[in-house]
Amino acid sequence: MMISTKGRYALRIMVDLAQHKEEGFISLKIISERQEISLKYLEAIIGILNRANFVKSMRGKSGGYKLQRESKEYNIGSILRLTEGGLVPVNCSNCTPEHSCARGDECLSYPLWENLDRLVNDYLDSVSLEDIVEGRLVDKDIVIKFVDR
Amino acid sequence: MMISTKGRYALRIMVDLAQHKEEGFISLKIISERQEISLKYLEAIIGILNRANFVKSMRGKSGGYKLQRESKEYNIGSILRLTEGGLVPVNCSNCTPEHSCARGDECLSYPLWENLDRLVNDYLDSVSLEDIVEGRLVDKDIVIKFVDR
DNA sequence: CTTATTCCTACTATACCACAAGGTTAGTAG
DNA sequence: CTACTAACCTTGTGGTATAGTAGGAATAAG
Repeated sequence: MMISTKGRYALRIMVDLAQHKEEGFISLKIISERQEISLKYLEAIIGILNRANFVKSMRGKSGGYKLQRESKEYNIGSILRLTEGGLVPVNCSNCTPEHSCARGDECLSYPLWENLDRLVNDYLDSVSLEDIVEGRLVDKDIVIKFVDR
Repeated sequence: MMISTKGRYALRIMVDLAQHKEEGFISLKIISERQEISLKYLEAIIGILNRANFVKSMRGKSGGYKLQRESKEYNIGSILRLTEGGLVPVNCSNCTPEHSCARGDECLSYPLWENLDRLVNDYLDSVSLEDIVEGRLVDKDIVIKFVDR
């Protein structure tokens, strides 16, 4: 279980774009040099971001990319779900909250995966691109609380 | 980013063993039939559990496996870390809390990965095998709280 | 001694990751 | 108008991980 470079690079692209949002369209070449990531790989990744309208593109000379919205309008969860294709899925297709599968044991652990999934997504959705750029994560501790239903 | 079958099957083995702990040593054949998982794959997975002394084994006829400790003594995090080989590592080797890497942008997102890692591990460590078997997860809601340092 | 089981090594097929290569299209500076 | 630049598209590739399979050797019970 880990987060691949795809998602991390996507985040770094977005952070870079957010940091230099005053400079208009920024070419991948610049980002690639600044972030020390292969240009060709970046092309593939920003393609995903672009098709989802997370970034705006401009072709031709002095073209490049810029953020479509304000950096506080992006939450990290959506960026990661887009590029990684979902977070922490346990991929137990025959096992849903409604239709529980034949094996009682598998379904015993189902709530665990569901909780984990919610936890990760909730956290990642609570952090905005702006939070990252402003470095707001460092001065807060994060605790889990359990509440009776 | 996802949890592979290895970790999930390992958990299902442990749950199965916990549910039938009164029955002495339980053979993989039985578990394989009950859980509908290939015997051969199960052998590989329980080998990991066995070498880490999570389970006790008995060879020969009427041999099998049983839990080494009480089910409340196991937390899910340790089972998953063992079989999955670590949870949510971002694998940025050049980027640690002490030695921060050359790229300021990468390190901007580092606190995010660190928080995520802590969050996942804290949650998984807070759940015991007994909690799963007893179905204690369903009647609790889980919330994230942010506390100023 | 037979049978049932763990235990060990090796093999395989598929998929995904992390790129690289090469060319095409579109927009802009001069 | 032309040259250049940069996005965009398709395809390929080496490596690693996943999810198993196969076959056999060691061991203990009956």
